[in-house]
Amino acid sequence: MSKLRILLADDHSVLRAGLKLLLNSEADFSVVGEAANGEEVLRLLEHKTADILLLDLSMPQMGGLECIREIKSRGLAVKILVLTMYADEQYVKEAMQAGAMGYVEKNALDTELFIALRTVAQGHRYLSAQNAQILLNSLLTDSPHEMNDDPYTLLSAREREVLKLLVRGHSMSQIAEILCISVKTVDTYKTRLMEKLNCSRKSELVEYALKYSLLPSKGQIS
Amino acid sequence: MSKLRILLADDHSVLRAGLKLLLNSEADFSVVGEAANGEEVLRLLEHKTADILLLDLSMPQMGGLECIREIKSRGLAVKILVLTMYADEQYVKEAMQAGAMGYVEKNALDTELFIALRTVAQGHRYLSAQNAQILLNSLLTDSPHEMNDDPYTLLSAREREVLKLLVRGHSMSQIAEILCISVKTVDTYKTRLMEKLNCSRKSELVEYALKYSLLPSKGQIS
DNA sequence: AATCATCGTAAGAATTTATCTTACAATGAT
DNA sequence: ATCATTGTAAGATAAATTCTTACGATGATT
Repeated sequence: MSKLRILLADDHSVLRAGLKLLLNSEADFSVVGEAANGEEVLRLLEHKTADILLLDLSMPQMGGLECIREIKSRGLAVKILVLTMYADEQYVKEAMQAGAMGYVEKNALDTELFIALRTVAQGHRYLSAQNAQILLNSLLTDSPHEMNDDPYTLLSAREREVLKLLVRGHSMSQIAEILCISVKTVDTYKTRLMEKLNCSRKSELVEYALKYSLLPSKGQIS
Repeated sequence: MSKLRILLADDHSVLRAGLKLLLNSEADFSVVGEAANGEEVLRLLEHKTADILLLDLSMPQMGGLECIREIKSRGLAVKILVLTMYADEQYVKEAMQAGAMGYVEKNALDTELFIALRTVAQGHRYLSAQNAQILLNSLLTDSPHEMNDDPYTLLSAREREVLKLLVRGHSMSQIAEILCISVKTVDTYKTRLMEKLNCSRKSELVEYALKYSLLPSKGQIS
């Protein structure tokens, strides 16, 4: 039986180096290439064939999701196992819908990664129990006609504006001033926001905003 | 010459596993322990001695910076080398000021990591050229007297707690419930917070919290 | 030892804010 | 042509915040 040819894609060189050793130390794995972003993956796949692509989602240049879609649209046969930090519902769902065969978190045990690799290599999907749950939930919850629950499809522009200001700690009266509208109007938006996002407390709004990166991270206090 | 005893701290189990192999495959390194968060690090350091702690900054439970500060306040001798994703000015600065001996990014080459480890082990600081530049810049830009305006030297523990809850969108009454104290007490903390941080509006508090990463980013809604 | 600043705690009164409800015209979709 | 969504808003009520003042316990400074 020949070894599983694995292609590593992650922008952290240190992780790649370690992972390569880790995988190569298993009898049935062989790392045949490394890439630091999606573009490199595609370039490598033009010359090399690999059985599995072990792919991080967050990479510069070309991210993991985009890479998956490109691989699929080129009809390449390589099987894709996502290895990432985020156990986020949205990510799991998007990755699997884009054509990944499995999803493993970086804080999983190495034995779980091995199992996932072997499972995917055999052509089966692999999801940890938790992720399977998440995905199932997501698929069942969403209305059949592609009802994405992210803020950019669910919320109107004005609502998003208000949400951003709200989670940044502005009071409704401040928001009214900033947007030059009545406090009452702001109140309406907030009420709609709460309804749409199924929140009852403001902290849930903040949590939501955090989840969807509506708050700036360092260096971009816009 | 005995080997360098290294303690790994990162919440990604897969990275730890790989890194362990990578480091152990070098003749002069020996990984003597692993931790998934700051608390585990401290627990391990009670029993084990290590020469170097290779530490990620973003971890759940107790983050890297907090962990560094705790190690220093306990007077532990272990040398700390930060290994992280972010080449952020603020992080580099805070980590080094808190007592780290070096700072390496995860997308550095493994050879750079080795060099950093050996340098730090010998008691010298290690910064990549780029990070050295960043730190220098930061130190020169900041006015000397407002060096200590970060929340961990300026605010009391209780005040920080309240600040965190506040910026996460909790109302004062909710905070009172969470902390099991009177709303009036929370009010006092908030007033002191405002005074100390020179704020008059809550949004300024949020801005401040954002600047000092008091809000969790994805994956660590602690 | 005496003093002073900080910290964790808290209450009353006054005021500001938020909430709930209801409304309506303009779009856009079906 | 109708219905859902969006941007706008007010009145009345309920809730939360702010301002002020306070007090004992530490820890540091003299």
